Amino acid sequence: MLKYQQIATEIEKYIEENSLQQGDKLPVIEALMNQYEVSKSTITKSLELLEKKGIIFQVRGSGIFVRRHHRKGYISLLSNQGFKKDLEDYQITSQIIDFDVRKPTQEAAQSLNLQETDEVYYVKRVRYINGQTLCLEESYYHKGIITYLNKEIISESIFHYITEGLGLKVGFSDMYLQVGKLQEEEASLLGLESGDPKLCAESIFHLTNGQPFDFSKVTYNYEQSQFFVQGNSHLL
Amino acid sequence: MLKYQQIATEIEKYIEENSLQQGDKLPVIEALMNQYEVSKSTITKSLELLEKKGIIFQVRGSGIFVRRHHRKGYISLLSNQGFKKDLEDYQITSQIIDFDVRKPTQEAAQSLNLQETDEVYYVKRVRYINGQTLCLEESYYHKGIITYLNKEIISESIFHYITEGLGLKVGFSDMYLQVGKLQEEEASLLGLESGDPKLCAESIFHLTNGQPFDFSKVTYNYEQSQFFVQGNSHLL
DNA sequence: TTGATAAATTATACCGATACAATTATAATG
DNA sequence: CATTATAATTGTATCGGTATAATTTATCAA
Repeated sequence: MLKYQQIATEIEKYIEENSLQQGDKLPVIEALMNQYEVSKSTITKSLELLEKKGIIFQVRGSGIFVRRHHRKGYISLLSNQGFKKDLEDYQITSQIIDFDVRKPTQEAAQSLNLQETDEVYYVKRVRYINGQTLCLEESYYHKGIITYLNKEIISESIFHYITEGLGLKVGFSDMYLQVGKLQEEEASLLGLESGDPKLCAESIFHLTNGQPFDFSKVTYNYEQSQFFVQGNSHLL
Repeated sequence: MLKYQQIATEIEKYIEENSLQQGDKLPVIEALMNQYEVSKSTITKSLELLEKKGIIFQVRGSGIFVRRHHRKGYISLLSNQGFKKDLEDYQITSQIIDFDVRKPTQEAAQSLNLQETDEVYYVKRVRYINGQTLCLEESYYHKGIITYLNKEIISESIFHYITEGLGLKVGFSDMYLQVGKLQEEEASLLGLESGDPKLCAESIFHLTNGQPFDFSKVTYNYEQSQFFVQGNSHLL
């Protein structure tokens, strides 16, 4: 693990352990430099990382402060590693509806930079959180990249397999959201009524080298899912 | 404007003008250093910015590449300056339903770090996009920070007034999303049916110094609103 | 041709230093 | 006491450099 990541982790732990609250001040950069015995630039990078994660904010001329803790039980739309409902005291399980090798839909092919004649792993499953249906998930995996899948793997965490088992590195993702009404089939799989609200999320996941390897359409059970996202105006 | 921002803008323009596509390679850092006559660190910061904005991605040992252009017509959930449907050929108007000074709800008070006995500007309006109802918006503005508002201002862009008129600097925001069914009143204001799907977004906007100044609840017309968000796994 | 090995390319981590800008604390002033 | 001017604090921008890790290209051996 890199120095700046390590330090970021330790600062985060420090905030946690001393249960610092919104607006509480952290030691100044100079102090952190001495404490961790690294240069200013390294501390700065650590703080940048913590800022991106929404843990702290910095005010020039003033100091480094802890940001408001966000509400618990929300799914982050930013960290793209599958589900990460905060503090994993949630039990996520899944039931496989469908699993095979097939030709991608036009949409999937385009998202994965494939021809419609190429093949993909197709996985359709319902995911449960503490026994409640959480979502219906249809995924298309680039077979040239995700070279092997089986039922055991897709019953567990596919992302864990991709990173640990295959040694691939997940990079960035694009996600498109829209709200609509549940179709007959979706409703029955989710245990809801046809016409009930749904949140549909289409995601394209890429490796660090930019290759798209997973196109997924997730239909959420509106009763079980809440999301959060941290914005930042210095993007424009 | 700072050097690294300026350069980021120019690189973005370069991509646009030469209509570079997904995966196309940009000049290497060394070349960019020479072209813009700045140090490596400055180029690096420009590229970091473009990466955060989802314009490019970098691969160590390989180069700098342009990222897939995202779909048009989607509202970004990351840049927190009100609405920014891509490429503003959209006409956004609004109708004021309610506007006064009042005590905040408990939720609003807590979000704005106020007592329930403090006062806030309350604004309720329906916003339209090209004539169609886009959303219903209820906002609470910290009266100690947003010291003055009137009907003219809230008919236009409040954020523009806050930054230009009041000279305040918007920093970060927290946003919580959930899906549900429209109430009677919401539906009538949005021109939809009671029980139709809704996406409800609660946001807290802060100044760069960390002060929360705006708590807003936005109920979107599901027929008119699509969203996108760019994730990044090096957040963890 | 294939496959392994080495070299070159290229982004990233880290160091240290100077100048600058925003904020906050202090002192001076009326 | 309030207001203003000044100084100290503190994060940010920029420079420039060395070392490292991932990838690609070139080289060589089988």
